[in-house]
Amino acid sequence: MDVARSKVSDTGTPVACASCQARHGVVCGALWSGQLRELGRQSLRRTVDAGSEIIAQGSESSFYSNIMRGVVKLCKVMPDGRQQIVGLQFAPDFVGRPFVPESMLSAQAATDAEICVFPRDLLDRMISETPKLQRSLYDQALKELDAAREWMLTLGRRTAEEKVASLLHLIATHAEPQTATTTSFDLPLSRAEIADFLGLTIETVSRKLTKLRKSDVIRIENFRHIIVPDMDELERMISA
Amino acid sequence: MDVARSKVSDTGTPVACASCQARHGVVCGALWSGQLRELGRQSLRRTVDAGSEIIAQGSESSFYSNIMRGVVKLCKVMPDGRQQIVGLQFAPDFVGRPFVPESMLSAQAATDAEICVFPRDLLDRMISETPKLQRSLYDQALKELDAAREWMLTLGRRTAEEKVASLLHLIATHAEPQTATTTSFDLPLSRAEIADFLGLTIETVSRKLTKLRKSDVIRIENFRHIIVPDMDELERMISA
DNA sequence: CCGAAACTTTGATCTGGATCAACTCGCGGT
DNA sequence: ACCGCGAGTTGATCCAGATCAAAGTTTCGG
Repeated sequence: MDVARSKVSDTGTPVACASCQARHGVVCGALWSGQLRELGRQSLRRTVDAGSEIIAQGSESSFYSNIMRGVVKLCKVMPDGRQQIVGLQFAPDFVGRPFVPESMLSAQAATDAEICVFPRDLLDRMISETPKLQRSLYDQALKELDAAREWMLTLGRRTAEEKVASLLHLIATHAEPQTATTTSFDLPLSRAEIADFLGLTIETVSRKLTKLRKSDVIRIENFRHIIVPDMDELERMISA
Repeated sequence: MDVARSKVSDTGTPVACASCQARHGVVCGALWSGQLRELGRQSLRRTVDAGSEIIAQGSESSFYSNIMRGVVKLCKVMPDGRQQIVGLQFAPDFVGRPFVPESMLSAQAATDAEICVFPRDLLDRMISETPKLQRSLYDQALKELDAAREWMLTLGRRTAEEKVASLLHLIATHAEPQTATTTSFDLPLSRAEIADFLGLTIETVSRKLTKLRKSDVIRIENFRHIIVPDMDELERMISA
């Protein structure tokens, strides 16, 4: 599904992005009401199914978005088909690469998601005119950079088992803890996607997940649901 | 060598950072003259030897810098000693993590370098007050993020040979081409550092470099100097 | 100029994770 | 209820890159 095209093909009135501010979306939260009204007029709330593409790698996208609900994966694909997920984004993150028209990576919904879509030229202009917005996006970029570098350590120097534990830790971090130590969550990624995030194969991911289950670090229900009885235990697996 | 301490121990007058602007340093290039004079008063030009640490991982650094000459490596170390270089920075890049006092990575001079050092509190204030400066740093952060994600693909999905070719390509990109296709440069990294950048061992780096030499993709003089007769050839090794 | 330490290369062997190959499970459609 | 299919697991084998070991090469202090 091409979100950019969908705006054109939609015949109804564009839906104002009124709830962005309430949800503290990275973009809307930084705007004053006049700008917000203008952005609302130009923007469109969309529900995207898991697996559908929001931005295609190598394409010129004229839209940015805010994630309102769900998980978006950022992915790079090589000509021969090898691929690497280079980031996961959660609500209320901003999705897009300001100031560069052609996207060097694809953004796809990992789960069903709701996003707020708006024109890139409008936002690029707003960034330059609104230091508060620029700061908000700068802050997100710095956080993404921290995360990317942490993940480079994982990709380059951790073992397969540590990689899988790192992924579980990353996702657990974005789910609220049930108790002080216990956390449970649904994996937003399939085994194949986990493999592409960790630089492993499906089989290795499956084996290491089984190993973590058998050593009681996690419980797995229905493939997708993970229960971590003791987050400290999981964290111990990651470093030394 | 601790740059932060060096300012305190220096007894002479701080050297104004007048040449930053001329060199289009990321920070100084975005300031108006009054701010530049203030920054010059508070800043210090320093020569750092290859291998010396500019910022230590886990420490609270009260300084940022601009690279004026040389190469700086950003490195993450695990408690058990495994380490990963997560970025290389060249003049006139800015070095530091705005808005977070404790550094989650170390910055070390990879080659002898000249840097312009200035207090973090002053610069954090200037960023908030100067949209042009914020924009300049935001642009650099976005570029670093692009580079980090490209490198994640390299770490996760490329073979050892492709990794070594990717490194040569990255460094060649920062040296001016001698002719349309030929490029030559000095490696700013030892074999051990290359290994830590690529998530490999020293031995594998050495073997793959030898292989590239024997297949005439590169020539190597004195371990450190690389000649790439045909950059297109090198690029072909990276993708498919 | 000499010698030691650090860095690099090369060779032999080992192993973690990839690859190839069944098999199982759960789910949606008829 | 049955079938068919995609997703996940498990087992057997293979291999790219790690590890262990031993030479070169370069640099630099004395």
